[in-house]
Amino acid sequence: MKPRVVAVVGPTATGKSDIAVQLARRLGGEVVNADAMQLYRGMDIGTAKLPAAARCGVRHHLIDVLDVTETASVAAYQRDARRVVEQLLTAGRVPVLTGGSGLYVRAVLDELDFPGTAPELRAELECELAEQGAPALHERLHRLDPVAAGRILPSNGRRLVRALEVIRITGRPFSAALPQPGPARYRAVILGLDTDPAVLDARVGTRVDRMFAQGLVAEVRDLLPGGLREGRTASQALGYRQVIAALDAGSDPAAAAEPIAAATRRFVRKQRSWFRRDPRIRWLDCQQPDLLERALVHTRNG
RNA sequence: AGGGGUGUAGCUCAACUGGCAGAGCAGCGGUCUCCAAAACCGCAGGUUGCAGGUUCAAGUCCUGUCGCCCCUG
Repeated sequence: MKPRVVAVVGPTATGKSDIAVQLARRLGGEVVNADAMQLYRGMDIGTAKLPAAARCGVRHHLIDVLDVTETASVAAYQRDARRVVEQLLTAGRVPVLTGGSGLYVRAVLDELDFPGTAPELRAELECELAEQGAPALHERLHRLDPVAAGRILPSNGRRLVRALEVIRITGRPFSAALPQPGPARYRAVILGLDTDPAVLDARVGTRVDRMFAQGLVAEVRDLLPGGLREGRTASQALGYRQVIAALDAGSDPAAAAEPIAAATRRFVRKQRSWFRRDPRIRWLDCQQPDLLERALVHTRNG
């Protein structure tokens, strides 16, 4: 039986994008991006988007859909991604959900409902955070919702703001916690790519060098007039953040390569710790020569 | 060779006139319901170059020694 949805997850630089294209070709599918930063138009080199030629004619969805000035939203992504997935399923195509943003993948495949947002209210709370500090917000949260306060550390301003925002707009406690991974939506088969950490670290290094060779600095310069620096999400992207900092400091942006590689290695570890606790993932070593065949076996048994 | 400086965690550096060797970064681990390539938390890490001496007590003072840096010949 044909799998409903195939997901490809795992740390960066494991070759998810390539294998996703191959899987889509073999299964008659299309790629649905699950990478928060590849949503942005113009951020190509630094986010390692697959160039058109490497996509082998496979259609890619949810890439290049945001302007760098727009703040990313998991809720909006969830809505869009599910719509695309369902359209593909209706058309008899296999959606290949691919990306390294763990929360985004779960937003599509798990039963997560994100309470709405109120920008003015949030801005107000952020002001209070800046003025009063996180512990003050934590005290307030503790009065309104002791359960949520117990789950959020007094130092985590960002999550405190969100909790207070949700309580205010829903009038209900924000005791939401990530659910234990249950059966995946769309009966998805989730494949995880990873390999020996030392090998991946080395790969990260060469990948960063390649980004500079391909013109990462020029890409950043081109995006600045369009508001990259002001983009709340986009300006924080690995590579972009460091190049912007170097340009602003008047130092040689090429010197940012090492900090970028270090930050990327750290990111790889964070991605591992996120994905490793999801028991649904079937892990594959991305260095194996018959990777595609192994992946296909899982999609058939799924 | 002489003069000056310096040596402390993997790296960069703290430690007032001697008084329990610390921090940032890197490392390892964890949390995660709308900025997630984000935000936050925990842990580990040391014979203070080496050998002596003074002292109740030495990273700190003294002697010697080794390495590195600067200046002068």
